[in-house]
Amino acid sequence: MPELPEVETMVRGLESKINEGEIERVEVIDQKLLRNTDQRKFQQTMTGNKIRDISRKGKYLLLDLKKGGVLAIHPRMTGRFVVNSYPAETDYARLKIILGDEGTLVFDDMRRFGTLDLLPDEDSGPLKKLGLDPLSPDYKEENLARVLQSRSEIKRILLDQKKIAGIGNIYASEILFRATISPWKKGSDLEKGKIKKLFKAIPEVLQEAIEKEGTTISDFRNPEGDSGNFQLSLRVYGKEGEECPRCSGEVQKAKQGGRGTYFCPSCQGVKEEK
DNA sequence: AGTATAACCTGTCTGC
DNA sequence: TGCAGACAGGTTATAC
Repeated sequence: MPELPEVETMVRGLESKINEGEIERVEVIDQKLLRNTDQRKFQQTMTGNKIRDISRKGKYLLLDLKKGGVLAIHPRMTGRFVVNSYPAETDYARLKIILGDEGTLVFDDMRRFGTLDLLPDEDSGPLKKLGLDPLSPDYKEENLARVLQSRSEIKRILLDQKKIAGIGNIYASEILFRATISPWKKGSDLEKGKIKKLFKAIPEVLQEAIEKEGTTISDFRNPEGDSGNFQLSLRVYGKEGEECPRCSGEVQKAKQGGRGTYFCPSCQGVKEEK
């Protein structure tokens, strides 16, 4: 579920609710969550520690621990954080971090795809494989142009976290619509002008979605339990059969890499029936 | 090298 | 109403 804007919304929500309180204890409800981490070591590291900082890298949410170490949590499809929840709000709790006075931080994840890694720092483990962050100072047109040098279809490149970190299936379609590029165009076939449009469209779409506090199709909630609002601004994702907001053509849906891709054939220059 | 498919899970929706 | 099958915001392994 969560892509970059949703994870960023989660980070901001947690920042406003979590101070630097001491972790009393942690409850691991779903053992599978710790598949990459030793249970004992996890308990020892967490107990008595403090959350110094909350941040994001790609789609990972990072809890920086005061006594060293970083918890890197990837929410995958249905992972989310809830603070001081009522039991009904966390039917699928996999981990509870009990912070005493500040309450309890719950990681809730219906489909149980989410992952947790206890890492020495923010440049190790799965984090070091992440590509360009579209909202970081490293995001420059020349860097984007470099990762686009591939025979892969552009939508696949946008979804490849090793190339660009944070874009998922909703925003990939929205970005390509905004940049008027066919999802099936090969990266290395993109003209200079299209690269420029794409370079602009990526952070614009993501930033607007952050301002609307993410997209809620069905599951996504911020740590207070609220839905996002960007679903009201989607222009092609989930709009199959509707009129294109730009050219009055018809939005279509097709499969690409086993996933739904939404596009306007006439303004994005998609020729064949996909 | 690039693409397709299945797998990991649980829930929801659609069509017969 | 029931039930099988498809599908869902993500990622990874394996097979052409």
